[in-house]
Amino acid sequence: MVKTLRVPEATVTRLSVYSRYLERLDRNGVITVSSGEIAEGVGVSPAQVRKDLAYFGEFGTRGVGYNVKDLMRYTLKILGLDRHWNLILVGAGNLGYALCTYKGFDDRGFTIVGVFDDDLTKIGKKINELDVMPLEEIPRVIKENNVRIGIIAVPPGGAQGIADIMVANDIQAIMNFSTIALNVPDYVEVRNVDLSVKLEILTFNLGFRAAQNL
Amino acid sequence: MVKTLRVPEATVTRLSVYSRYLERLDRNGVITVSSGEIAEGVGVSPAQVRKDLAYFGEFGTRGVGYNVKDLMRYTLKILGLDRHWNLILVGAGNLGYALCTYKGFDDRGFTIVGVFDDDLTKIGKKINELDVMPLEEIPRVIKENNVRIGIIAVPPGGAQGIADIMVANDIQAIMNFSTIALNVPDYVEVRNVDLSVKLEILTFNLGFRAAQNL
DNA sequence: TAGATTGTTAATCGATTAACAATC
DNA sequence: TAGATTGTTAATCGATTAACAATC
Repeated sequence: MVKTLRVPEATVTRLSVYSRYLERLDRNGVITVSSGEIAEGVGVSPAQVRKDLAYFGEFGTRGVGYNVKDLMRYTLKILGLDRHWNLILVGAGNLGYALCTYKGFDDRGFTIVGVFDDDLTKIGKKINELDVMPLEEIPRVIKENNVRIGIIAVPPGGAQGIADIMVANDIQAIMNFSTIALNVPDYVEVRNVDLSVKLEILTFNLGFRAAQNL
Repeated sequence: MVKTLRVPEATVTRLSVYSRYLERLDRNGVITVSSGEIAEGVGVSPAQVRKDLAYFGEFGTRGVGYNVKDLMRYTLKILGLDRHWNLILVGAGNLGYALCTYKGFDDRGFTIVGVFDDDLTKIGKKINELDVMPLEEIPRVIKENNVRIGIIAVPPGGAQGIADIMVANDIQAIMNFSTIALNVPDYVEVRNVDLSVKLEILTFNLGFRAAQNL
């Protein structure tokens, strides 16, 4: 029986950050790194780093630290980034365009293989080497490219309908940039990226600080 | 003495989501809503909704629920959204362009009043009605528009330098789209928006599920 | 060996959930 | 009044931090 340890989502998030930091160290030719140095570099505590890694195994050497290249590979593997992922994107507005051309996705092995929109004025336009396609093409593109992850970057009103299409075509994970909560079956993973929310945490904090200065 | 209750960041995040849901209810003419209905609408538990609101006061009526318009206004006020916020944005790439034209900011009272880039080929270009300006203009624009929040949407290499300029010009909060950890004084609030991280939570989960199906 | 740093356990801290008295 | 729903307390759950034995 596999020991079924639940990994906190915060740990996964930090793992992603660690892995990117390790890539940077590796590019700079660094061979060995300690939990303290990683912690310093990404802004968490050393104990946190060790605890996070401990969910997945023992990757370091006591008294020495971690081999940068090895730990980089391990963390990438844990995140599922030892392979390529094809994505589809629905919504060819400015945000969709930015996502299509976002270098950060490429760097991590994500490739957007289809862009879709229901706006006739957008269909046929080119983004990178991709033609914006009508929604009817979604099933074909998903099948042909073995796509499991979809990105929704449409206005709130259209988001649920797009989610429904994705679910009907076996998409298993959705990154949702729209500001409404999607209704999908339990087996479909959804993560919302609400660009305003983070700004509003900032304004909340600025307001609270102002209140304290009264 | 003010009771100094620490509000969890998760609560602030949900408050932002509640407020947007309440705006939607209000637009639809809904007068009263219960914690259970809000919970249903945004995907949390009713107790969570009540607990979150309890940090800030008593907004409901027992046996009845909450007045939609009132609660909407309260939540917006708590978030600091009962006023207008001017922002500057550094980085006029595709992501910067998308952020400049992002309707979601506008809807919540955020206005980008200056866009900056150090790339000479971008300076002078127009985004909406804004000219992309050189970095030297940052101090002037911040002062003239009473800007307290900056957005960084530049490649990793340039991000720290931009943060330094922002800090030197009294920016108090930074929304960071670059993938490196910024070094800023404690009094400056930073929130990172890493677009890849959320995708990697998805691939992590897909991988784990696959492992369990073995 | 002495010094350094991991991996892990126990203690602490904080957030969520459940339950229910208050009250409309 | 009876039914509904809040506000709040207590119980639970989970994540972070501290400490240290193991060990290179």
